[in-house]
Amino acid sequence: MSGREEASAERRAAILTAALAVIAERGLHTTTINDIRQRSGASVGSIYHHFGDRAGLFYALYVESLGDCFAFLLENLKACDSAQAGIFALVKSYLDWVEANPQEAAFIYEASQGDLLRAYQEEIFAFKTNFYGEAFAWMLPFIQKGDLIKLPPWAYDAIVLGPAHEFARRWLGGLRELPMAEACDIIARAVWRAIQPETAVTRPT
Amino acid sequence: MSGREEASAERRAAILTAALAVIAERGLHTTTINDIRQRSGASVGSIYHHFGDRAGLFYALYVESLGDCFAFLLENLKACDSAQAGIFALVKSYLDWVEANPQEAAFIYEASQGDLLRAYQEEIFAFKTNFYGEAFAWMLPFIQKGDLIKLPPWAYDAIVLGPAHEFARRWLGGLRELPMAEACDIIARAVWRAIQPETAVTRPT
Amino acid sequence: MSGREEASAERRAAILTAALAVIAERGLHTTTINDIRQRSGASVGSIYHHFGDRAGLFYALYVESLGDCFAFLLENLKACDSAQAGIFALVKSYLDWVEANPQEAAFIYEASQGDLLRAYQEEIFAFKTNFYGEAFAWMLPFIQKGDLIKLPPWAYDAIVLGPAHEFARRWLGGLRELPMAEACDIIARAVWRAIQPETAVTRPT
Amino acid sequence: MSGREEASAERRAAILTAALAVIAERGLHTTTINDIRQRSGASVGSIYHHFGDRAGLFYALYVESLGDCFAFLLENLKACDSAQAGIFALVKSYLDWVEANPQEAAFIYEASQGDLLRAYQEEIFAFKTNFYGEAFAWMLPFIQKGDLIKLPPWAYDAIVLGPAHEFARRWLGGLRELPMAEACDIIARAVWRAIQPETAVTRPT
DNA sequence: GATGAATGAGCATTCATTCAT
DNA sequence: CATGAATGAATGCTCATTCAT
Repeated sequence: MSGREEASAERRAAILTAALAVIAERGLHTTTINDIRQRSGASVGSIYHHFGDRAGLFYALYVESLGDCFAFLLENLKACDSAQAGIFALVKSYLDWVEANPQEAAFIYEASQGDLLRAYQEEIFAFKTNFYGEAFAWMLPFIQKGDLIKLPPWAYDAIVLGPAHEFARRWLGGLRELPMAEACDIIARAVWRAIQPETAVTRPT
Repeated sequence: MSGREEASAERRAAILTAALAVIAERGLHTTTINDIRQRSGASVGSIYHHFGDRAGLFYALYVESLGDCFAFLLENLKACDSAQAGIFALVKSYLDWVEANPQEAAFIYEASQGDLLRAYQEEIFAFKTNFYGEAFAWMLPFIQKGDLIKLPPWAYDAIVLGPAHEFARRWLGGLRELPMAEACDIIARAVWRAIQPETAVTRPT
Repeated sequence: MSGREEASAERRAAILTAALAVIAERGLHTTTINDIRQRSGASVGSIYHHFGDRAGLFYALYVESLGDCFAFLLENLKACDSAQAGIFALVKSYLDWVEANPQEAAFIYEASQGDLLRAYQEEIFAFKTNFYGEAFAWMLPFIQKGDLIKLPPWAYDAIVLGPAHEFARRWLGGLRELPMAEACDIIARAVWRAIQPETAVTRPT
Repeated sequence: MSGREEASAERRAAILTAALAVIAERGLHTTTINDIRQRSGASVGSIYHHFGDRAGLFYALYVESLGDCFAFLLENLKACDSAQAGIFALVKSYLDWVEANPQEAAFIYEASQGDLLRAYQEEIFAFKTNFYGEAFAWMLPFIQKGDLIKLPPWAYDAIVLGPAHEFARRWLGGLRELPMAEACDIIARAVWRAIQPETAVTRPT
C-alpha cells in the first residue's frame, strides 16, 4: 500500500468516525454534511469523493457497524458447544456489544428504519441474510438433537434476540433501570426457557 | 357541541388522517407540512392553528395512535382470568392491532426514535408508564400466586412484548414470511414458556 | 382584483424585470437565483413560490418576451394590404422590436438554444406554431395571387426572417456597423427580391 | 515528431473528440470536465495540462470546428467561376457541412453565444474576419461586373448565409421537415434572387 | 378560524481547479 | 507528462414558520 492510499484510507476512516460522533449527538436525521465536515476536518468535496453522497456515507457506516456486531456475535457463538451456552452467548454478546458500542448500536437502530438506506436495501438484506444463515447453521445440530425447539428461521430472530433488542432500545434511550449484566442474565434465562422444545415445558403441568 | 366546533374538530381529524397517510408513503422524516396540506385540503395556517407546529402535529398523532393501541391491549388483557390467557392476549392483541393499523404502528416505531418528540418526552413517558402500570397491576396477582415469574417491571416489557415487536418490525418492513396468525401462535407460546417460573420450565432432571 | 392579488402580481413582475436585467449583464447561464433575488428585492422563497424553479422563471420570461414580439409583428403585418408592404413590415417591425427591446431579444436567442427550457418545449412549440400560422394565413391570399412565391411553410421563416435574425444577432453582439434603420432597408429589399415568384426574376435574363 | 509527441497529440485529439460527443449529448453549458474525463479516458490533470482550463478546451474545439467549416466553404467557393455558382456553392457547402458535422455545427452555434469564450474573443474575431475577407475577395470581381448587388460587407453574411443559418438551427434542433438537399435548393435559389442587383429583379413595369 | 404569500436560514450537492506524488 | 485526491466557493432548492388580510 502506497503512502497515498494509506492517507486516503485514513481520511475515509476519520470521516466515518466523525459521522458516528455527530449522529450520537444530534441524531441521524439532523446530522448534516457540514456537521461531519467540521468534526472530521475533511472538506465537503473530500466527503463526496469518498462516499458519493450522504446516503452512501451512512451506508458505509452501517455496513461497518453491523459487520463489527455480527462478527463479534458469530465469534462468540461458534465457540459454544452446547445449546444453552450458545443461546446465552448470543444474548450476552449482543448486549455486551451494545454496551461497548452504544453509538454504533443506536445508529444501527435509527438507520434500520425509514428510507434513508433504501438505495442499498438489497446489499443490506444480503448482509443480514448471511449472518442469520451462519447463526442458523450453528443451531441446526441442536435443533435436530431436540435441544432447541424447531421453528421457522425468522422466529429465532424474534424469540432469541427480540427481548435483547427491546431492552437495548430502552437502555440506549437512557432508561437504565438495571446494570446491563443483570439484565443480561434475566433475559438470557427467559430466552433459554422460550427456546426449548415444548414437551419439556408442558410436561409437568 | 356547536356546528362550528364540530367543523373544527373534523378539520383537525382530517389533518391527522392525511398526515398518517403521507407518513406511510414518504416516511416520517421526509413528510413536510406542505405534503399534509395538499393531502388534507387544509391551509398551512390552519394546520398551525390546530397543532402549533410540526412536532405538535406529530405528537397529537402519536398520542392518538398509542392511546388506541394501549386501550385495545388493556381491554383484551382485563378480560382474561388466567395467567396464560393474559399473556396470550397481550401478544395476540398487539399483533392484531399492528395488522389492523399498520400505518399507526409504523408511525409509532418511527416516532419513538430520534429527537422529533423530545419536547413532549415527559408527557409520553407518563403515558407509557400509565399503561405499563395497568398491565402490571393485572399481572400482580398471578405473580404472587407463582403463575408468572417474578421480575423487575421493565423486564416484562422486554420478555413479553419484545418478540412481538421484533416480528412486527419485520412485518411492517415488508418481510411477511408467515401469516400474522401463525406467527402470533409461535410467539405467544414461546413467550408463555419464557414467562413461567423457572422451576416449571427446567427439566426435572 | 383584491389588494393582495395586485401586490402579488407586482412582485411577480418585479422578479421578471430583475431577471431580464441580470441576464443582460451576466448572461443567461451565469445568472443565479441569488442575482435575481438581490436585484428584485424578493426573497428566494418568493421567487420559488411564483415560478416553481429556475427553469420556470426563465420560461415565464420567455413566453412574455416572445409574446410581446409576436404581438407586435402580427399587429404590423395585419395592417398591410399588399405583399410588399407585408414583407417590409415583418422585417422592419422585427428589427424595430429588437432595437426597442434588446434585452428581451438577446434573452430569446440565448434561451432558444440548449436544454434550459426542455421541460416546456411542447408549450413553446405550440406558441411558435400559432404565430407562424397567423403569419402564413396573412400571406396565403398573396401566394395564391402569385405576388409571393409558393414555398413550404418553414421556408418563409428562413427566407423572410433569416437575414434579419442574422443581423440582429450581430447587432446584439455589439457589432453595429450600421444604424438599424439603414440595415433594415437593405435587408427588407433583399428579402423582397428573394420572396417573389421566380418567373418575375428570371424573365429578363 | 517523436513517439512521445505523437502520443501526446493523440491524447489531445481524444479529449477534443470526447468533448464534442459529450456536448452533443448534454449541452455545452452542462458539460463538465468530469464528463469529458470519463468519456475520453484521460485524467483531470491531463486535460488541464493540454488546455489550461475549461474555456481553453472549448476554444480549441471551437477553432478546430470553425476552421474545418471555413476551409470547406472556401475550397468550394474558390472553385466557382460565376456569381451564381459561387452563391449556390456557399449555401450548399454550408448546409452540406452542417449535415456532415452536426455536432460541430451545434457546438459552434452554442459557443458563439454567451460569454464562455470571452477571453478569446479577439482571436475569434480575427479568425472570422479572415474568412469573410477571403469570401469577399472572391465576390469582388462579380460585384464590380454588376453580377452581384453592391452592399456593405456585413450584409453579405446576413443575406447570403442568414437563411441557411436559420434553417440549420431548425434542422439541428430536430425539426427536419425536409431533406437537407431540397431545402438547400429552395434556399439557394431565394438567396440568388436576393443577391442580384435590383434592376434585374424588379418587374419591368 | 382560515388563508396563502412571504421569509430566509440552511441543506445536499456540484465542479473547476490545484498540486503532491 | 499523468494521476486523482483534495479543496471550498457557489448553486439551486426546501421548508418550517409567520402574519397581514
